[in-house]
Amino acid sequence: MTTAQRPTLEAVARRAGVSRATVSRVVNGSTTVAEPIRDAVRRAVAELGYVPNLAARSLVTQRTDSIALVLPEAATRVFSDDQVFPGIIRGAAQELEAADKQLVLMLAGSPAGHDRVERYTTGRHVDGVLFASLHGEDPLPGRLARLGIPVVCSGRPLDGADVPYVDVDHVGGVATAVRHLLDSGRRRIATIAGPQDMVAGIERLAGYRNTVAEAGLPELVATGDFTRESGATAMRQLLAEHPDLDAVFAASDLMAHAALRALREAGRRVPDDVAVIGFDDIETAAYTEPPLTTVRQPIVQLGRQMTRLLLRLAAGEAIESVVLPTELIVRESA
Amino acid sequence: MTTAQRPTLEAVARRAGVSRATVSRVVNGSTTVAEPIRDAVRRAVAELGYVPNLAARSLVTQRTDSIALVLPEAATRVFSDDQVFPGIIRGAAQELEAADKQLVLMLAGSPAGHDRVERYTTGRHVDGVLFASLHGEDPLPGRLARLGIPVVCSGRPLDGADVPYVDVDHVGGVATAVRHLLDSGRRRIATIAGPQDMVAGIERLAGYRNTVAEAGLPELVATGDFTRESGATAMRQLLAEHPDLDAVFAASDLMAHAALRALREAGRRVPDDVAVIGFDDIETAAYTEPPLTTVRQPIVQLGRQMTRLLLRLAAGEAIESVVLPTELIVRESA
DNA sequence: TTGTAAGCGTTATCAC
DNA sequence: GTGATAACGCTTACAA
Repeated sequence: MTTAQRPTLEAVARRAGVSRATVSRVVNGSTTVAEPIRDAVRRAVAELGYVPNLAARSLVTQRTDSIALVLPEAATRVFSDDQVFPGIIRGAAQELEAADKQLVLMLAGSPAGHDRVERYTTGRHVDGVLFASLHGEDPLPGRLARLGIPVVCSGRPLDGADVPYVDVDHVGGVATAVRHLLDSGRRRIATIAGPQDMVAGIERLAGYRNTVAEAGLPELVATGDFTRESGATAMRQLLAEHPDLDAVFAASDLMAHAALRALREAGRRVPDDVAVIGFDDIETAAYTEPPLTTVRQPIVQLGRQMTRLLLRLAAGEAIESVVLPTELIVRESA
Repeated sequence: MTTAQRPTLEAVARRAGVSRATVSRVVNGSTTVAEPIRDAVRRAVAELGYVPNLAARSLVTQRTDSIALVLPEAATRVFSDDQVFPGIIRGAAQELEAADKQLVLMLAGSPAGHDRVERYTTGRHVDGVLFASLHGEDPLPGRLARLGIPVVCSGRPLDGADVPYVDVDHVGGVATAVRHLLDSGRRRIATIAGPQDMVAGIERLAGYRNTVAEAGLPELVATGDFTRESGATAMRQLLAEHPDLDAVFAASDLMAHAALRALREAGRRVPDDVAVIGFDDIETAAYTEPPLTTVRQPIVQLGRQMTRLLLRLAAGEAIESVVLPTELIVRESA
């Protein structure tokens, strides 16, 4: 295993018969280099297989050309099959590829992980930080922002910090879903809410409350944590407390999926006896029994948009938070 | 937005009244520093909020303390809900957290992305590279390995390159599944194979072939690409060509899921008329109708094991490829 | 045990 | 247009 000495700027310069400075200019695309010299340098670069040392570059430019994506990794939930995090990762990766920057992934589940994220990001080892759906009132985004580190969150920060964010229109999406239920004559509409320490959970519940209140109907609420398991429990609870319910809006497709099964086990037919609507539009939604009507959120777009904002922020531009639209996908469950 | 000058070693040294070298020693945990001095330095570090500049450190140590995870991102497949890539990411992240190293994620879908990965990794911007399930005979892992860059693949490289890998026991897992079908009296056992340009696809088909041949039964094969869509198509094709089939082994849970629906649409009952077994044990498998019997592969473990090997390789140790066991999870579909 | 000093490979500011 | 040269912040012989 030969530790092939990597060629440096110096080596390229010697080979091309020019100075280091000139090679640097060519490599960085400066236009002030004479045609023939530029060609000579390019040839030398190719012949030697020169690749710039990013550490050296970072040291002087104070840029790292990489950004961090911080995921909460709430134990099992993250990377279950709800596709939210993979979607964000994918969107971010696409956008960064275009900008030729790197994606550093950090899971901040444990307190130790959280510290690690703080050290790493405050240490300016990245040009900016993306936070994916936080739990509770995490002070980190606000803290980083105050230190002048570019930060963008997915969803409005719960601690009220003035940090730019990208989110989807939870309230509007849920309102559309509940109205769809109302339009089809449902009058005992329940909800399986998401965790109330996350924006997505809070806002989807708010959307439900607004809409049933407007219609003069009662609130029938049970709370889960977006997982199937919690959805099953919540559905059974709702059935026990409100046996006459005729519709359920679940704040995630996973919970809706479990609700579908719980309803079947309880002898209710979907949608005849009870209509069900979910939120997310994960791939599985089209394959449940019956196929799930759901509110689609543009999750890859979310990742892309967050990244685009972050890059602009890092470039010194002023940016504004963005809310992306949702869309009701009608299948057979409602 | 004040560009808060970050404190350097120099600043800490001045504050603690020692030399830069001593601070460096303390920061890097050298034991040859006198107790009181160490304390003084630690205090200065804390007071100033000093965080080492990794670029500067890399420049001199020639290490980056980060490793790349390369994902193929075959269009839609990656980050669909098969949880394979998220699982690998998660395992890698866990293991790297323990080692206090960073995870750089690279999607290498397009040819441009592929080039980008090559430039970046050959440029020694990472201490090692993890490749997740390659398509076809990608020459990159072998090329990097020959350059002396630590590389570990998930699955044996198809181009025969001598690169260490971690894989799961596809053949054994499938054999167990098919024998389970045989034991329950099935005799017309079909398979929906995975893509034949991926190890997972190839080996799972081989496992099926071996086992039905041993039993003296005919091969009934249709091929998909691990997605639900392809699974549905394959299932319909199998039903058309072999209407008397009484069991199906699908090389992925997604394809098995689609097969379940296709069978129902064709009026076959599962498992009464046709038994179905999948591969993966994704979360959805427990929620299909009926719940899916499947071969579980330890996907997070795969990510962890790959990472552990890579770190040892980067540390100069000799390592051996590893094959992880699979397990048949019996539910109701077979 | 601690300090001095020489790089690590770039970019950027000057002169020329 | 091109070339010296001084940083950038750190680690690590080597000296003391």
